[in-house]
Amino acid sequence: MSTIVNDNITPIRPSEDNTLSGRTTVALREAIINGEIAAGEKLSEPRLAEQFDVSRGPLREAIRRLVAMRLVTYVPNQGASVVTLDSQSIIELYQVREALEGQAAALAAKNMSTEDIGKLRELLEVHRQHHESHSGEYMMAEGDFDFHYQIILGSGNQLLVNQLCDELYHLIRMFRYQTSRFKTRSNRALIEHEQLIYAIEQRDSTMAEMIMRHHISRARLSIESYLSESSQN
Amino acid sequence: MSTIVNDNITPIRPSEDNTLSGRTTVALREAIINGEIAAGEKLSEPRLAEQFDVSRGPLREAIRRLVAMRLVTYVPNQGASVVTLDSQSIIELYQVREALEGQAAALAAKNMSTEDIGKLRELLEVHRQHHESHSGEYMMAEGDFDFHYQIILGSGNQLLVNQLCDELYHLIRMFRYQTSRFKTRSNRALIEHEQLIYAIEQRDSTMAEMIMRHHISRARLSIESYLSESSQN
DNA sequence: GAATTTTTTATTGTATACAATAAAATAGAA
DNA sequence: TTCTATTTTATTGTATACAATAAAAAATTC
Repeated sequence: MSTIVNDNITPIRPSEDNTLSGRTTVALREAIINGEIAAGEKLSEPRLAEQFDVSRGPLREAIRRLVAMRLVTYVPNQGASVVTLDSQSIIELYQVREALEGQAAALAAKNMSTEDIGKLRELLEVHRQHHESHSGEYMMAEGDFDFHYQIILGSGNQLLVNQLCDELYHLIRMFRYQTSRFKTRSNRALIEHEQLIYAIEQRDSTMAEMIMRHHISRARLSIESYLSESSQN
Repeated sequence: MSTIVNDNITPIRPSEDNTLSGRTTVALREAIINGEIAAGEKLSEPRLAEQFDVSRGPLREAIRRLVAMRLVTYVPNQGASVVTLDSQSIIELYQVREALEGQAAALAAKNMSTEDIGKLRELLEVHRQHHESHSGEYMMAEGDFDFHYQIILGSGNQLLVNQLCDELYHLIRMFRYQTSRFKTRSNRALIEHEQLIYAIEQRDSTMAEMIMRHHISRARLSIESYLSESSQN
């Protein structure tokens, strides 16, 4: 009954199209994110076309879509390469996240249905229980992911959703994959998520934005200090 | 001498590549922005290919790039159409601008060289004089544009620059073109720009962000009220 | 006559072939 | 030997041709 009205909050994610080009995009994207194709590696069209068993047309299209997602850089007449996430670009990514997800949290506080806020709280409880029983850390990276994802969807701003969920989040996934050794300070993340839900429940958009920005800002700072310690890169 | 060091502030914008595909992208983009191809219109590949005197390959590629810029929507097996900027999507656009340009202003306060801040002030003076002598309004839209552009570049965050200058700003241009009748409340814009420069000169990133967000937020609100008055759309 | 099905047409998706550019390798000169 | 210049090779850019899907038109059924 009310599930129809609810559709604007958890919209059907535009399920990747079923064309060869679309499927190749997903395959190539995942290969890049999980490191099968290494950072910085050149994307040779003939080689990849054979590897994915498609002609160069769909493959080129896939590459161009990944360029739009910033997973791939491209120079005319020279071709495409997998991005190299140096410390500078990671910091930049988190600065943009802070701005966009802060805005998302503010809008979520205004626009999220009470029903969806309830679901968000359930999600948090699942994460909390998992943390207690499994002594933390493991699933938390993905858990953090889900949580942020739902809030972004809850903003009701489709442009924001596209920018974050369809584009930048793949970059974040790639970074996470490369640095899976990262401790996800899950205790504190849970507390901050709790605070965030409370602010949203109170419909306090200013507070929600502050908490979210603080949450992401702290993550950025911990990454910065980590990257400067292991002062490679 | 010091001009070389300065390059990170006003980076050479990635001059559009000189391939057929790149030139077609620019041509198609401008045709869409200035309304030669109307909002909502279907982009027929065979027709446009003939019109721009290229084969379908480069044209398809141009379309895909414009999809990434959000000037064009695309449904698999059905083709591409020019976006229709309804009031909802314009509001969403300004909400995203507020977040991103707010962050840009904060970063500019931290990172902009004193030299570039000086140039920014010169730019403001040109606008002010133009406003006084020509009794306002005319060049201000473009002036506002330049000003924001320089601040975004001054942030030193390349991701932010790409997102705003290479993508969203074309959407804004399109919207401006469609509603050129808009009064650009130039008096107040000048004052707010003045405040913004002052905050940046003081290296007060918090204040710079607040002013920028307020500046854009006001623009959004004035657009919202305008759009609800002429309650078409 | 309206609605549904079938057929036709056109458009998008994909593959192949050729042209233009850049990278690599070789040959030559200092 | 090292640097430069030339040739070769390979890759990217573009055009054309065919296949698959969707839209439009025509025919059939109720």
